[in-house]
Amino acid sequence: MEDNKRGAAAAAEELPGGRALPKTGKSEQTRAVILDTAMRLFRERGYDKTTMRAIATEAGVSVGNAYYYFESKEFLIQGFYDQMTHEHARAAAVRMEGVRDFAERLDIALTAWLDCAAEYHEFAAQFFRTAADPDSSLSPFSNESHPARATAVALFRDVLMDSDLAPKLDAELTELLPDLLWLHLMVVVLYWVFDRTPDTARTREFVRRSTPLTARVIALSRYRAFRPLVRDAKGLIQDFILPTIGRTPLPDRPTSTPAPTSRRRKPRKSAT
Amino acid sequence: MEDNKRGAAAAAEELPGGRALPKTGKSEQTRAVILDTAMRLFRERGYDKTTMRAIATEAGVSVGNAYYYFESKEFLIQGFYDQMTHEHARAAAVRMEGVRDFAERLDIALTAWLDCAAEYHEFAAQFFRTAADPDSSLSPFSNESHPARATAVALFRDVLMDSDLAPKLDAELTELLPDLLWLHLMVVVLYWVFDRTPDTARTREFVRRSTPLTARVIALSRYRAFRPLVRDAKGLIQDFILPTIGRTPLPDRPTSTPAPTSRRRKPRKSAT
DNA sequence: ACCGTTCTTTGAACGTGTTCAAAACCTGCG
DNA sequence: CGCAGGTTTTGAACACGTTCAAAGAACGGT
Repeated sequence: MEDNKRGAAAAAEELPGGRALPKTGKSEQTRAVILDTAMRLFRERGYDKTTMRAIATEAGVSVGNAYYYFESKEFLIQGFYDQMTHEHARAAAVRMEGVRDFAERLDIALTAWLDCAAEYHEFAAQFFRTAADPDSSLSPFSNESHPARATAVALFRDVLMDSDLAPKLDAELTELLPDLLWLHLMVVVLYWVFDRTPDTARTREFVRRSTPLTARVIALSRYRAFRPLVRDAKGLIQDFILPTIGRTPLPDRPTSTPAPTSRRRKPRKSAT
Repeated sequence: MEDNKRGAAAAAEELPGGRALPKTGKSEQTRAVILDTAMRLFRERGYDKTTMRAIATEAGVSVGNAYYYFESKEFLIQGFYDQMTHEHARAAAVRMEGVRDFAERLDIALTAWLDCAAEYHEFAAQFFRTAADPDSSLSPFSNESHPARATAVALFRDVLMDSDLAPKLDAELTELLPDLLWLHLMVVVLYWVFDRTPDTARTREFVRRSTPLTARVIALSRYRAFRPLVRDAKGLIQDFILPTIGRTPLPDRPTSTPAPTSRRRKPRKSAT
């Protein structure tokens, strides 16, 4: 990491959002103007067609000023993502009210995301592209302190906990599932990004069909016959998936299954 | 699609690789020199640090000439990907010889990929970033005519068909699995891209632990109790996953399960 | 009121990917 | 050879993201 792509240009250490919290409330307004202008232009013209010069001009500031508040053009996306995540959490909570069926709650939560993100479809493709870059601090996978993800995971915890399924599951699974459901959302997002049908109808249908299946798999996991399978799957997820996305679940349990299916040495050929 | 990002600049229609096949063998040599130089520089300095001017200079041509053969810098990646895919298929086939156990064959195939890609780890992150862009014709997901994917899927067909698991599965599943195993590879690639451990040891361990699980799930799918679950999962994959990556599996069967779990209308709120 | 310090703003300048009109080269034909 | 048609090559020019030294504003202490 000796030659960082962006080496903390300003004194920005607080948020990955671009800069530290300013003291005066004045500059926060400038920041907001720039962000709002950028979002509008992204919506209107798309990400690539919107130049930093255009954003600055439309916002009534200089281009350098935009870079004072946002480390790069990509960091403007972060602003969008944070904003949308909160909007999604609110919308989903409202729509789920009263619904107990787990599959239906999950469906509502995912569909709510599609609705929130709808008008940014074109532009969000660019966002996803950025998310796939491990060097970018915007990536929801690699950046552990991504605040938006915590919000999203909390939403899925609610999806589960207020459903009829929650009391039937053991504690461990309850601990794991919110993150897994968030991964489910990531899969849906991936599908959505590539979806070109009007109103992303295909993705909506995909959600409608996949959620009952997810619910069924989770419900099945309680049965005796799957214990070994479920146990191994849980281990895999705990040891390899969750740490990657910045979680250390079940801290009271010291790395179970030390040598999983040991001995099974393969002839590791030496290149060429 | 009225304002294409890159509108077929030259008379390039043949390959997505950048240009049509030239008549003389001479220019093909120039093309090869440019590609090889680019790959070398990518390896040495990484993608971002390698400028088109540097590639051109090192290759002994002008920068415009590089653009005559490759529509953009990203298209140079395509060359890398095609090359590596074939290398992987060859290496995996050799290593699998004689091995019958499915989990082990899968492990070998995936690990072979990690070995082939090892020296491009840094640079391939950039490739993955490109792959996540639905507008890019390099994306293995959206671009249906991606020749490299056919090669990769064929490899996984071999992984399955020459294993002890193949005769125990029904025809439908046999049809689906190669593509699904390719998706498994895509997941591993995603994991690998974000993996920063030396020699990507973590990804290797992830493969070692996940392949037996995959094998177990597939084996389980034969049992009576899962029939409905497996049937729905198959339907979902056939209708929503495979078409997206450019496949039309089981063409003899006319869209089974027309209305899956019908009626379950949710109060679809009208925006705001 | 004056100064020092920090926060904010500016816009010219730089490096990079990409484009394009023109030149150079080639090849077959009279 | 001379010339017409194509293919290949050139490098200056352009647009954009980003940087930076310097200027301006705000504010606290004396």
